[in-house]
Amino acid sequence: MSDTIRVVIADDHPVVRTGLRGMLETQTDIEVVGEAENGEQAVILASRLEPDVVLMDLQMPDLDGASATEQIRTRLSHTHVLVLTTYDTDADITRTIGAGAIGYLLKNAPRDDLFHAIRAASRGESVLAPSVASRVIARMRAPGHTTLSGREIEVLAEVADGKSNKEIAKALFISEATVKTHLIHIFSKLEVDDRTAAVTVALERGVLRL
Amino acid sequence: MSDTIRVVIADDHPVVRTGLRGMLETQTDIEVVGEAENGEQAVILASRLEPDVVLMDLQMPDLDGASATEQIRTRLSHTHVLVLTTYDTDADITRTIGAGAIGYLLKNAPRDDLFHAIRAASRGESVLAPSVASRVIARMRAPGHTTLSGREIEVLAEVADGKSNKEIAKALFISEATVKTHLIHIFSKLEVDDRTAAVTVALERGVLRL
DNA sequence: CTGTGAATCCACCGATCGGTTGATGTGCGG
DNA sequence: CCGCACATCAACCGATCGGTGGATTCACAG
Repeated sequence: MSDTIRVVIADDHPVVRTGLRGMLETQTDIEVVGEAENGEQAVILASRLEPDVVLMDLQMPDLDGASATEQIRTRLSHTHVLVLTTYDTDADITRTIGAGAIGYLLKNAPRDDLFHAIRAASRGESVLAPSVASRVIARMRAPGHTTLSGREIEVLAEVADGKSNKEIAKALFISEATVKTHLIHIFSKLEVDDRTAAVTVALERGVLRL
Repeated sequence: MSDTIRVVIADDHPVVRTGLRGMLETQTDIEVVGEAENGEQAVILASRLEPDVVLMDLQMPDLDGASATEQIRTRLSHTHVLVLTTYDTDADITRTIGAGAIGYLLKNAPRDDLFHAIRAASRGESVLAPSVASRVIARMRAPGHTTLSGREIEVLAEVADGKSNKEIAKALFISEATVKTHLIHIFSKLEVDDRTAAVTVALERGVLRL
């Protein structure tokens, strides 16, 4: 069964797909069996080809990498998803690990690291880039206090758009009082004391995206 | 003289370098003569090899793409720099064009666009990605109104830190009234009507940095 | 079953913010 | 020399925000 490791590449940049294919072709035990340029294609391809490993970018059109990872993991137990992206923000990491990714590598990783990671992923072993690993550990050390609830993130996103509490209330179909309650919780979790600082901190930590 | 177009690749991601090299090798009139993984190396390599075109990424360690572009342009009049990056923020575009880049492409560009751009760049012709071109035109159309004054940017940076007008006044050694005046100007220039939206818009446009 | 956390809501208050109007000085370019 | 943009300040007002102190529902885990 472990003849060659069958890999599907999912990345919206043609350059990156070509680069990965070129690198992986140098390895005799790794075979690229398909390429997807968005999350949707990745899910379809993975379902059809049932590869050992999917190399998944995160920022992609149509369906982002995290969602695609989730769908693949629920459909195919054999296929492992190895995230390969540019950024190591907290939000990206937690989302993708939560979605069932087995590893998280950065695109500036040396080629040998990439090969090792693919082989490990094919065996069901976890691989994290060093910077990612340290973030995960830091996350474990800190209690659950730094994580905003889903609703809180929604509220904060509206705040980032510059909306007033009243507008946010209207947009989210809740009362203005509730918006304020959420905001106070957000402030204390983010250790700030006004909405503007909350937005920048959330942006820094990758909780929000522009 | 126009035997083959000699190209140097400058990108910190091994994957991208491999991908570009793989793509360019399929073209008989283009030859990759060197690879740099940061801005410093790019400048040194370009000086030594005097290529026709440098494919330049922007976010790189040690020396960023814009600065490297500037140094190359001041040293070598023959070598044209073609920026190839992921983002099309206003700040990046203006910086690199100002630094002397002849073109600005995005990494998700189709391969043929890339080939055309390299050939055009080697002839000294400008090439802009469609999204970039429209931004440049929009920039031209709008008078000087989109540019914040130095003082206004300072104020906005304090706002982004979550400071109150009073704190900003103290930090910048001006009165609170002045802070408010600056803010009103900022709001109208950025076409928003509160401080939080001003921060996110400024971040989007690259006026501010995290 | 009970407790905890998330999400929802209400009322109140003081502080701050956003916007207006109007004014002064300075430096640069036509 | 005159105008314009920039930077500075003042006083004012209504709207909004931040914070407090509650309260209810619901789901989920212990």
